[in-house]
Amino acid sequence: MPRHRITQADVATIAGVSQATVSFVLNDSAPAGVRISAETKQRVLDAIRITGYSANPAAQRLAGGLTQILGVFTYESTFPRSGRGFYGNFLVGIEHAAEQLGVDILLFTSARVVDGRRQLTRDGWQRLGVADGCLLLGQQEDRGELQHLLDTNYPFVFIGKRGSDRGRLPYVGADYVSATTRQIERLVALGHRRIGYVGLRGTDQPTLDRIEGYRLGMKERGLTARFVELDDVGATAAEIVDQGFTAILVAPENYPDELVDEVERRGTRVPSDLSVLLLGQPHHPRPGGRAWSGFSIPREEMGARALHLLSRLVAADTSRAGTRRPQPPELHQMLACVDVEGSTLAARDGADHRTEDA
Amino acid sequence: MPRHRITQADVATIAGVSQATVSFVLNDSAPAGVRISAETKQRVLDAIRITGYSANPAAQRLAGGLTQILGVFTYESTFPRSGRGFYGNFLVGIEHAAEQLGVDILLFTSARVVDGRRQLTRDGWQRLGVADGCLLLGQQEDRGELQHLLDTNYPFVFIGKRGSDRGRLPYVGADYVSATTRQIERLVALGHRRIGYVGLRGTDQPTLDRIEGYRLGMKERGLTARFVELDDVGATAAEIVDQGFTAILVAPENYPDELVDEVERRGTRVPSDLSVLLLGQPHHPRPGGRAWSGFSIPREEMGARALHLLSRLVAADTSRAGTRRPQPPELHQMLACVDVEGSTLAARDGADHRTEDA
DNA sequence: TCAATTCGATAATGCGCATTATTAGCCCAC
DNA sequence: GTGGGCTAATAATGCGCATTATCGAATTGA
Repeated sequence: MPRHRITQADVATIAGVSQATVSFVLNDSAPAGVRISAETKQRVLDAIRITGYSANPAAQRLAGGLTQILGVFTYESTFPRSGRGFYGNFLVGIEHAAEQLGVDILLFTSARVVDGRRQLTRDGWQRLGVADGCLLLGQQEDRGELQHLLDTNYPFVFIGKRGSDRGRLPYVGADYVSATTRQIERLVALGHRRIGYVGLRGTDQPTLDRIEGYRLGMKERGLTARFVELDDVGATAAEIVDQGFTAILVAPENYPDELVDEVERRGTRVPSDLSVLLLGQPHHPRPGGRAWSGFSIPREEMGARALHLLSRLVAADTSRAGTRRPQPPELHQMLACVDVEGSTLAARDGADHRTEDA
Repeated sequence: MPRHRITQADVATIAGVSQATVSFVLNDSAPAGVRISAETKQRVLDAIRITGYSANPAAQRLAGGLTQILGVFTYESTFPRSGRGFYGNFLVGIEHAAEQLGVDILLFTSARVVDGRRQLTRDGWQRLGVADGCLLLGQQEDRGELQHLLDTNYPFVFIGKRGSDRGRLPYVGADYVSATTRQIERLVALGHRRIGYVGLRGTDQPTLDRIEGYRLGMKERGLTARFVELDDVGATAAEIVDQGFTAILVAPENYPDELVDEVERRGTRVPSDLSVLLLGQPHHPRPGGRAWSGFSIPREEMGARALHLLSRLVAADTSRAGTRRPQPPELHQMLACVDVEGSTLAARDGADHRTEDA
């Protein structure tokens, strides 16, 4: 019952000073005209040590300070889809950055999931407040919610490029376009000409960018872009074999393991007959599965950079009018993807494939 | 400058009522003797909708409520060691449980890392307060810190069995002992007799339990326990081959991939000549690496169960003396590990191995 | 010697909310 | 017509901290 957390007032009593004095000592601040003697300061510090006092963050926050907590909100619930693989790597980077910055990370897991996506509204809003700012990840953002964020001037940063609302939404993204183009360079350098793109067309930014990168890369080399877009893995595999590709680019969400299994069942060996480049890390890596060639998204770095950006936004946001505002941070950051060696890329064997038409 | 979050007072003004009334409507509570008419209630709700009001959690917490935030503190920094693999799976379970419970998760990433482990003291304490309770994971707990936790009656739960301080420390652990014993049953059933244990002896609970399980299992079958404990992978492999084991149990932190590579380089095939059972998931899984047989720790479930337990502790902790206390939760929970099929286990081929002496 | 200044601190206030105590009006019974 | 009970709300308080305004005593300066 008498569980009463020790407060500054308690410390003050023990040290024989006022609560305000304790606060001053703790914050090591001397608001114009306030002086604390070394001796008094020591007494307060002793009292703090003896009592094991620790500040109540809620009170700190309420009294106008920052919580040193940064939030992470994921639109898609982590579970139905890709287990942890997807957000996990971002989180690693985020945690790392958090450690550097000396802040805590609040995962907004409480927002109810509706139609497979978390709602930032209602309950969601209530919770955001504890954090000084928030990282947003996931594709399914909602216009209304975004508008509200902007209206309230709440600091936030997206992980993943945002096409809409140019310039207003801060984000840290991965450069899918040039990474995809680069894969074509790799293939061409190994003698490939007939290069297909396998994947469903979505309206999500990564997909759009991959396709743009593919188009661009093929065009630059004077090659013809060919898309394979089917639901069924078997049918897709058949189509790939039919088309006589010597190499394909595959989006990672398209079950590349199953796909290649099917292709190989049809007598086409990977990579000797067909090189397969994965446009990102596999979503559902199999235990003991393939080592994919292609590129990987620098998720950890993205997470880290995003948190740093957010931190700067928070700082900029709270800097008083009087103080010299720090240089406004760069709102949009694009990170390069890194090529992955893997074992699904080989030189074109040259002989028995359909000649390229371009 | 005038960024002024909307407060209950604002809402009250708009609705033409008092702040208290807004609070009552929001909490849907009618503290003995307080009545709100349906009409008034509606006006308040309208005002809330119009303004987009959301409560300030810091204020809520300060005013005596719970934040619905549960903390997660990891002693070892995630990075130097095993990347994310280690804590990640726990986190998945924790998140899942958090979703069910409708709480947010606070990762205490701010505590400075000293000698490779996070300090819960000083800064650490300051931060704990926002959360209603806290999950602790990692081996390197500090006695003093624990004592403080107990003293302050702050709700917490360990992930991982705790041997010390019997009975006082709530935890959710994995049953390494019987899982290890069970592996021996598996091996014996396949004709193995000469079964070695490979791994450094540590004083951490998992290691102690694995060794106990091994001893127990071998004893039950009347077999002789043999330990291989070397730093060098090559030397360890040589020793394994020398000893003529037909099967070994390997702790996952002992680089099983490298070990088996070395063993096979010496002409011993896995699993035909030597079965290898991993006592837990690999710490550093190789891309395209082996599918290990053995058992796996139900990390996700552990995380989930731990959070549920914590949640109950928090509830028990804050239930008023007047209200009927709920049944006190079971402070110690041991979860069974699940056997993994994998591809490193085979029946003993029977012929050319040293006969077992037992 | 007396005002002016500096030193060393305290009292008071407010952050936004939950909660307790209090009030104001009204209807009914005696 | 007056006290009791009911309805429908408001006023007031405190949570623990940061911050601002204020104050008393000691030390100067002339």
